[in-house]
Amino acid sequence: MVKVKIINYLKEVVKEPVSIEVFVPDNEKFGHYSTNVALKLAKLRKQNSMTVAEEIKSVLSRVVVKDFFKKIEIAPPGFINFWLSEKTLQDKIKEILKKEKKYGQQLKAKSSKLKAISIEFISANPTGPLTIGNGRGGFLGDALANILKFQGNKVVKEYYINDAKASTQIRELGKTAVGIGKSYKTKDLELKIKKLGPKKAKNYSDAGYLLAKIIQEDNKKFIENKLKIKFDKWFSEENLYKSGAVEKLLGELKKKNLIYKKDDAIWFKSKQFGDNEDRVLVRQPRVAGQAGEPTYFLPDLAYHLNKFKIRKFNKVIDIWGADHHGYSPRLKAGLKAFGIADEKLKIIISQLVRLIKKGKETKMSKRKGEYVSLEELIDEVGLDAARFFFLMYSPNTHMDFDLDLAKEKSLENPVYYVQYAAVRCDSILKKPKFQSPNSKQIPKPKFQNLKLLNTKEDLNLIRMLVRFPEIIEEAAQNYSPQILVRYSLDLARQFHNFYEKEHIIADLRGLNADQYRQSMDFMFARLALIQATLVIFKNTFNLLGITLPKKM
RNA sequence: GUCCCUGUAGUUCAACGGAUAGAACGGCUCCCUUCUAAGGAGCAAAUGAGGGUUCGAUUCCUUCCGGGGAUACCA
Repeated sequence: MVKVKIINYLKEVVKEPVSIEVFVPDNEKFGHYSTNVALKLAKLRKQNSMTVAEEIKSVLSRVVVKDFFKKIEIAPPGFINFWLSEKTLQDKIKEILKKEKKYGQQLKAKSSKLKAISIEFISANPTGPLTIGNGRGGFLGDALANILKFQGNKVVKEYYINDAKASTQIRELGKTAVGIGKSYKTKDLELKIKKLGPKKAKNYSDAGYLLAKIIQEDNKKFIENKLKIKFDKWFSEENLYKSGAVEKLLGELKKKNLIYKKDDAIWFKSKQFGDNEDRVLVRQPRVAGQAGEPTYFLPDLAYHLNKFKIRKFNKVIDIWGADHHGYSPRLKAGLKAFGIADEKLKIIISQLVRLIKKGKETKMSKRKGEYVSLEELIDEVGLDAARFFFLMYSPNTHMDFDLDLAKEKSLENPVYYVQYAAVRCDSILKKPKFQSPNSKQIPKPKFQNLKLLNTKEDLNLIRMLVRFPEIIEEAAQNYSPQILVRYSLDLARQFHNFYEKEHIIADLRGLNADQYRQSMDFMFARLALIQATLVIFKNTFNLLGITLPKKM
């Protein structure tokens, strides 16, 4: 990685304990890469920052491999700016084409145990179809899992099915199933109830459980076939009861003296572990004399303990909708009671999506059945567009999804812009002219010609390609797939720009032998560049989970 | 009340504390004898308000004014 290389060079020069940051400046006149380390050092040493920068620069030139940089400049108030040499850039094409799918991948040392990460997302209630909010979290989780895997982590994607018979929502669903529920029934739900048939369930909870199973099966099919998201693990809440994990947890908490009884309910002393108040684990019995039912919290804590203690994940990521954020101190308190550090659980909150229809907000209401389901959305705008659109924005964004716009302007969607760039690469490479007479294959690039790639457009495009591994790392570290999406747009722009100005196919007619050879060499060099660009597009698309169309 | 997000061009969104705040859509000009114009070049257009920290603040702290969400023995 170019950036890492620069950082390492700086580390040889700067011995003080300052964090060395290298970044790509917005403006090209400040270099291909830049560092502010002199500014930080100046503060530490209480010296003039320009003097420090000057000093670092002069020592650096002794450390750096010859021809790695084209030039190094210092700029007020003390930035050090780097320009990569043409050779450094050209050589990268070779690396990209050699590594192909593996370019940008972090290969962890085999000996070191792989970091196992659990990432849980969607986990929609099995009481109805998936919402648009589920989609946002779903795409986010899926892309993030891909990125973390690419970074050399072992990743398990999982889905928690909230199907506990003991839960209120399942009992309510059961009431609906037998026709006494007061909740609104969509046509879809009516059909499912019919499918359930006249099977005599013992009670509402059982009826609800059976109906939830049917709904869940449909949701699963939808997720796998339409969202194209493959989970590694489907984890049932009800199983935590059946296996005795819930009961066992209650026993352990009792042993630790962390629960008490109040108002006939059982409470967890979560306040001891940083929560605002203590929380109920087992409700007051609905019928006097009977046992109370656990709240969602108890099995969920058992579930997370299962991830940490039984399956021994080093890191657990949960993706939740914003409406659940208040729940996190409670869960973290519960984990802390078992000695699990805060930073082991990363909760990503994705903000709610506002649906705009005809300029007005459409409230998503399950009860009234007024909401637009994720399925409808995908049917209207397509999977690639939907994925790209959701992934484009930071999870913190309270995004507005304009349905009319998404529908009408689907061709204006940025995903097409990016896909079009990749398709252009692909179609150039498939031009018959490039195929050697007796082969359908794209000719192997000739690396010795790469030095011919020296126009401004060539080099700008290569510079963008070279950033790919850096972008992946940044996206992984910040759990932010949107960084990769933004990059894909930048890359596409750079490519379209290149395409407009530079020709790849040479006109070979009427050339003498020398000219012919020159043109061919040049063409092969450009061909290699296009191949490398396509490699980066493909890698990006794979991580984001969008397709590369054959043609557009 | 308390807690979590959030306030940036007309609109939807970017910007590890960095240099001249970026895109896209919309608006206005140009560019198809050239590998797909689903493209390219250009113009106009923005940090809610006030303090503070810093060489440097959209970013951090603070007050105020907006918007969304949470404050359940729902999940």
